[in-house]
Parts: sequence; structure tokens; C-alpha cells
Amino acid sequence: MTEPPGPMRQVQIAHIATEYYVHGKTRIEIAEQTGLSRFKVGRLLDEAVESGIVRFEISSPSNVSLDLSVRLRERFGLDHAVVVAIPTDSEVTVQEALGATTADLLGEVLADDDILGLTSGRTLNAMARSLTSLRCHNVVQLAGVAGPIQQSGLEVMRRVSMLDGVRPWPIYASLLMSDAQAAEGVRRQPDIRQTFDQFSRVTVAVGAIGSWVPRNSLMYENRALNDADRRRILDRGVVAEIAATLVTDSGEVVHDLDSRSIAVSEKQLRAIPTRIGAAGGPTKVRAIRAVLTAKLLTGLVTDSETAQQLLAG
Amino acid sequence: MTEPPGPMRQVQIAHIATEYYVHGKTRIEIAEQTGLSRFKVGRLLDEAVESGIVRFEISSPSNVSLDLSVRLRERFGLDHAVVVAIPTDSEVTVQEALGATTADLLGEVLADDDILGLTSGRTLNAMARSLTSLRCHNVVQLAGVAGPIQQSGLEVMRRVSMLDGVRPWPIYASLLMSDAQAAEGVRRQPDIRQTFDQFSRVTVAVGAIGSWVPRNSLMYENRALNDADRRRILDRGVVAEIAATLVTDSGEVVHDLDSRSIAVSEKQLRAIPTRIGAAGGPTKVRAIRAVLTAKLLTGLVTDSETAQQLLAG
DNA sequence: GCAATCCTTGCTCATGTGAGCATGATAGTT
DNA sequence: AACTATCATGCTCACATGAGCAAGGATTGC
Repeated sequence: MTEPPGPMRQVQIAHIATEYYVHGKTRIEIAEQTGLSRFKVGRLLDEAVESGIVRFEISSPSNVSLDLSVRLRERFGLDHAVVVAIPTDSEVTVQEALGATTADLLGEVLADDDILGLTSGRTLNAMARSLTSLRCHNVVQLAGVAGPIQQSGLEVMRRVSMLDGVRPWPIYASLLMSDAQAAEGVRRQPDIRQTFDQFSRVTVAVGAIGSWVPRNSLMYENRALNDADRRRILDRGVVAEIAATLVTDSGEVVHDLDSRSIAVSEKQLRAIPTRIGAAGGPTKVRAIRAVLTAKLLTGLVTDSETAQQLLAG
Repeated sequence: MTEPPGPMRQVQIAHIATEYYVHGKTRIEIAEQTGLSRFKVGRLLDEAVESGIVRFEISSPSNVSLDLSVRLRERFGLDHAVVVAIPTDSEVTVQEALGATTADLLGEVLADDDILGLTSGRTLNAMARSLTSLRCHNVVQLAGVAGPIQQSGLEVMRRVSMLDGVRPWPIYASLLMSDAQAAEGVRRQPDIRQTFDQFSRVTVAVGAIGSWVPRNSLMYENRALNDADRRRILDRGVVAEIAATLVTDSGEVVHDLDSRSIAVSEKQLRAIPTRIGAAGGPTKVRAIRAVLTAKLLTGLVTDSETAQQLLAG
């Protein structure tokens, strides 16, 4: 971006730039039309870019913030990164928007023979609401119901089950039991075992991310945890959870609750080729970073402000 | 501009488009980086343009409306067309802006060995005020002073004369005489004759355009004209004047006043290779179109609203 | 006046790119 | 299951383009 050229030169450059970029003519055609040499045309086009007369505006027709998406992808080595350009109003609007975009993303990523794995969570509820059809036939619930309210926890699977041709593999159980033995008992149940057997076949997983510090997690609220549990886990540096996998800032996985959880294990999760997280909002930034650091995800759907903070950190 | 692609595809396209257009990488480089074939990259770039993810924005760093300039140029077969993007506020602000841009244009167009010809007029006064230096050595006044006020009519030459290294060839006379004999007498004056002798050497002319219908012309006001003159000329369909050349809507030149005028003749004017008109504002549209139709100009500086009306007509 | 310098211009040749085609996959239909 | 239409993919070959260079012209300094 140097000195602006004189007005006539600007007009000439603009003419050539329009012919080349907008009308798609070749430099040689333009040269013939204008009587210039093709080299001259090329240099004027260079000048058009340098002087800022042509600018390349790269923007999404929908509300995807492309620049942030690309940077996020490269920064955290993701295969799929989608940043939704929305103001961080309320948590609810963020979740709605992320849910809708995650639904779009699924429609794009999924193939017929994929097997989809889902966790519960409010963003995923929003996603389920936006889904009108699903290309794949099997949907596997990856974790028991996290929050205190069974009703909303089951909504994801309930909605997905209503779609044409979908075979659901639900988990009618809470995410956490109060002791290992109870969990073992639940896992032995035939219907739950059936679902667990699907974990290894899942090819695409979509999961919510819970934040323990600051607190924004349905798992944290789970009634099977007592205060001692929560304190102990926090003391071990846990800041985030995905499915029932607990993660610290440095990306280490804490296995404290493994034996008590009704969910896909860390190992099983990592075996899934495509693992997309859907989370956003200011309370989730630290948790998302932790989960990304742990390399638990291959994709992320988030909002623009969160993306910026992830990139800044 | 078809269906927007899915979010991930958008991100991929955005990435590729950024690499190609903004960072200037080749398709082959991008193909190697991303693992795609160069054809795939090419098709994604096509899609980027089609879907509107990349847009080519062509805009002036100064306030030149490039699109209109180009269209004006092509529509009227001009070599130089500059449309200044200003709201049509008062006549004065339009004249100021046109003057400043015309000065820029001169700085660009003029070479050392050019000989500049000027008429008088308010837009040209504004131009003279904006001129800080002039690359050429000889400036020739092409027409006597048009308006009733000698003072302002001479301002253009006065200002230009003050610039470094400029040799002025002024005409200290009114544009029109009351009869042919008086005009003949004036033309015989040695100093005026000297200036007239320069006409054939002038290479670049800048002229104001006067409008007779609607009325916005200093020439029309000239005291050497009586009401009968004015009526007769209007009856012959004259709508515009440049220097002392009268033009009708259809672009015909009316020679009614030739013998009485102290100015470059139509023939002499047409012999000048570069002839730039500077005029704008709603009252001048019809006059400008007439002068353009007469092919009296090779260039035009005007405002955006006037340009739009010229193109619309 | 002359040389040194810079800038502009258009060239060559290696490289990048587009049009059109053949191939293989996919989806819908009989 | 076979057939057809459609689409995506990657090829060839002709064409468009970029990097670097050499010639000409202008500018500057002595």
C-alpha cells in the first residue's frame, strides 16, 4: 500500500482490474483491447493490489468467521474448525447459534456409513433442534445424562431418534454413579452394554465441553458427586470435562472418576477419527483450551469472541 | 452466486482463497500444502468467487468513483474520464472538488513539453487555486474573459502565472464583442495576436462548460450580447458552450458568434490532442452531454451524480 | 557536458493455469 | 440387478503468466 496514483491512472487501473478480476478476462485480452503490452497490464494489476484499489474481501455468506476459523484450525492443529460470528450476548443465543452451525457441519461431514456419537449438553440440544435430517443411520449416545434433569438430558437422543432412518443407541442412565460398584452394575445392563459395544464403531463424535474453572458444567452439578469429590478433583487441577473425561490446563487427563462414570472412556474417545467439540461463551474459554491441549478434539465449533481468546492465549 | 456451501467447506475455501489472493501463493503451492490436486484447488477458487466468499472490491484511495469513471469513458469514448465522488451540495463545493481533482489530473497528464490551454470559469478558478506546481512551461489562455466581472475572469491566468517557470500567454479582452469589426480590431492587437498564434501549439486544453438551457453560463451573461442575440441563439437549439463554441443537443456546432468572439475557434480547438472539460452539478448535465456528443472533448472531470445522469440519458 | 543512477519497457523461458475429456463413483430408475 | 444420468476427479495439451534480464530513456550529481 504505497502512494495513491493520479486520478487517471486510478481510473485506468480500475478499468483493468475490473476486467481482470470481475469479468475474468485474461491479461492478454485486456492488453489487446487497451493497446498495452501484457506486461504493462500485469504491472498495473500489481499496482492495483499494492495501492489498495483492488481489495480481496473474504467473507462468509452465512455467519461464519472465516479468518478466525482458519487461524484456529492452524493454531490447534484441527481438521475442522468453525467460528460463528455472533456477539456474545446471552449463553442461550450463543448455544443456539453454535448448535445450528454444528448441525450444518454435521450435514457436511457425515457420510452414509458414518456412525455418529453424541454426548448431552445444552449446545447439543440446540444442535438436535436444528437437525432436519441426518445422512447416517446409527447414532450412539456416548455418555450418560450429565445434568440433574433427566428430561433435558435425554432431549438430544430423543430428537435425533425422530429423524428418518436413524437407529438410536441410547444410554438411559446418569453419567455418574456414587461408587464404582454401582457403575459396574449399570454397565452390565444389556441395553447399556449394547450401546457401549458401539463405541468402537463410532466414526464421528460431537461433544459438549464442560468447564470446572470457572464453573459451567452439568457434570459438576451431578448429584452423584459430593463436595469431597468436587474438591479433590479441583485440587488435581481439573478445569474441563468432555463426556466424562476430566482435563487439566496442561492437557493431562485425570482418571479420578473413570470407574464411576457411564461414558465412553478416554481411550475409546481417542479412537474415534473425527471428534468435534461444540462450546462457546466466556466461561468456557479455559476449558476449551484445556481440551484442545489434550488433543481430545479434531474439530471445534465456537463463537468468535471465544475463538479470539483462544488464539490470544 | 449459488447456494452457500457448508461451514467446513467455507472454511477450506476461505483458507485457499486467502492463500491465493491475499498471500499470492500459486495454486500448485496450495495444492502441495493442503494435499489437494491443483485442479481441486482451482475449482475451490472458482467456487469461492461464485459463492461470494471472495469479492473483489475496487475502490479509490482518493474520492474518485472508479466505476462511474470507467463507464463514462467507455460510453462517450473518452481518453480521460474522472468522476469525483461528492454529494451534490452547493455549486461551490462541487466546483471546489472538481477543481482540485482537475489539478491532480493535470499533474498526471502534463509532460514538460506540453503546452497548456485554459479557458476561464469558476471551476477552473478552483483548479488554479489547487495547483501548486505545473510541469509545463507555457500556459495559453484560450478565450477572452467570459463573465461580467473582469477580476475573477482573469484569476485563472493570474494564479497560474505565479507558479515557478510558467510563461503565461494571456488574453486581456472580453470573450465577446458587440460586432465583428470590433472583434477583428481586438484580434489585431499584438499581444492578443501573440496568444492566438500559440493556439496551434497547445497540446492539452482544459475548459469549463457553460449551460444555456438550463441557464448556467458566464458567456450568456456577457454584456456584449443583447436579448435578440440570446433569443436567436437559443432558437437555433444551443444548449451549451465551451470556450466560445456553441453546441446543440444533437452535438452540432452553431457558428453564430464566431466572428464576434475572442477565443480559440472550433477547428483550432479540435486540433488540440487532449481536451478536458471540467464541469458538474445538476444544471450542467444537458450541456455536458451536448459537448460530449459534439466530440469536442477527449476528457471530462465531473461529479458522481452528473455522471450517473449522463450515463442514464 | 558527461557519467552514474534509476526507472520503465518489453523480451525469453520456465512455470502456472484453463478447457475439455476420460474415468470412476454415486444415486435414482426400471 | 442392470441401466442411465449426474457428478466429482484428475489427466493432457495449449495457453497465460511471472521472474529475471537487457535496452532505452529520463534524472541527478559532479
